[in-house]
Amino acid sequence: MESKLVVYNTLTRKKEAFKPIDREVIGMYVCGPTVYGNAHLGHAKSYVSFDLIYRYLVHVFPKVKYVQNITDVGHLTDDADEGDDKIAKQSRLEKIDPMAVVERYMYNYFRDMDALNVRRADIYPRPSGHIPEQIEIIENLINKGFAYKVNGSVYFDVAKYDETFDYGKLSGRSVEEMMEGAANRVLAGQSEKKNGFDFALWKKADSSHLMQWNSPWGKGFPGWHIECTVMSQKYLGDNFDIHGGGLENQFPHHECEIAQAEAHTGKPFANYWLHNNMVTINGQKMGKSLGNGIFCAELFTGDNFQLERAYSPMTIRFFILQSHYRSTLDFSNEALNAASKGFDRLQKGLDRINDLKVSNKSTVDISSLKESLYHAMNDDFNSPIAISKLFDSLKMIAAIEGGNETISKVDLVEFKALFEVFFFSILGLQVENNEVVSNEITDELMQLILDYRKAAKTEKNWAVADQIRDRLKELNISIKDGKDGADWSFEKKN
RNA sequence: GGUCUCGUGGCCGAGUGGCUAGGCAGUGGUCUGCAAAACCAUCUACAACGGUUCGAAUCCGUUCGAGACCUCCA
Repeated sequence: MESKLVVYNTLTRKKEAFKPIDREVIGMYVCGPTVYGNAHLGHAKSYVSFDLIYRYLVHVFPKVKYVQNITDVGHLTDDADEGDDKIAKQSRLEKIDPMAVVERYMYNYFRDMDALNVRRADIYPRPSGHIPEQIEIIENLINKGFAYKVNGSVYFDVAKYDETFDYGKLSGRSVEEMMEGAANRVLAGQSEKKNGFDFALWKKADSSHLMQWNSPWGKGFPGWHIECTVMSQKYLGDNFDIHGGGLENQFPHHECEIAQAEAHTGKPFANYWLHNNMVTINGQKMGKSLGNGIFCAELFTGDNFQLERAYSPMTIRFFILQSHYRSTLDFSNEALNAASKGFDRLQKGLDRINDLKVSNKSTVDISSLKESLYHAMNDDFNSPIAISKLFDSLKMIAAIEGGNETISKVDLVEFKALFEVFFFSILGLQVENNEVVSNEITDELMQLILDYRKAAKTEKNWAVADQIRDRLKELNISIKDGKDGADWSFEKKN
């Protein structure tokens, strides 16, 4: 299929035709988590969004090389002072090694993302494993005059960079504006820097600092922007296709990445910058200080004061995909319940397609359905529209079931394939049947019970028939009477 | 204070200069012994005020409101 993919590029603030550098291999780098805590709803939105993007690119292009960092070092709790990084802080809290913190939360992250059916990236590089590479680039930046050393730390000289490059092009800022802005703000602890907006490439560490490495400037640790520059370029080349991340990282993190990379190589960095939007909870920002954060694991178990019940991973995923990745997503129990029911109905479409009867000719139009689905995804990965088209196709299924429309064998094959490709491969949804264990014995037992109930019904003994149904319901088994007898299934809990 | 984004019906959430988004909930039906499921039909919109236009919820301006970033955060 010819790609007419259009993506919203933060760099230009408009939708652009996506033109890969190399049609055979697309390079994509997405800022990953700093693993010092459990994965939360924000992570879910972010990485499900980029998973959708990744899956669609994989669907359209021959090969996609997907790199996502797992940050295990270097992010200070406060860039301005001499404080710990977040991982070191957590390691003191938990009284375990910093790298044990990293291991614990990295696996927590993978566990939750796996549950959400987020496909793994090809490479998950970690900054602690790329210290020599980071030092190398910092040295080059010093040699080129874009960085300066102060007391064992190294800072990036933003004003110098801005003379030949354009600092602020991604976030729509200018150095002049930031000068003015800085005048209105009292910034503490930045006496080492030439300017307040300069940022650390390497920070000197004192002996109490848990994570530190040798460098040409003494013992220290890398700054919190350099890792992404180094690791993206190492695995994808100096200039690559897509760089993604959360909107909140647009400035300063991504801006600094660009500055470092382009100062280092003199070449453009990523061609397309994609940013996903944030989660709000009942209209409010989700944040630690507000105390309204929800971890993924809590969503799956319902164990959080803001949750009325547990929501399955696929409900969460479907909920996220029902809004556009660049929109904020408002979380509430009501919205989650709506997503849960909607997803359930969509999921049932898979079976209903299999049961459709074919006719000699079609009165339905599969090719226009196909076109509308691809059109939606080609328009900056518009999953909500794609999902709405799948719901529309449910109406078509109902019409065929009811005999008001017909479908040919060829069209049915095409329709089934189309529905399944979008459901499973592109949207990355999975069937959740919650079937405890359906085996021969349960099947036989249920048949036995249903036979007795059928006998009761034949005698119009409704009391017994209803009692059987009610008692089974207490066991989470639901009975549905149809024209061809009764069906039973384990009830979906989520 | 600076930069930027957004305000859609009961809830969530797309889109757009003129044609039903979709989901959930509600209401009325079909089916059913009843129920559930399913299906059909249907009610609530485009923050406010100006302007441009044959026509704007969609473009422009103002006001009000919300949010993001400027400090760690997906």
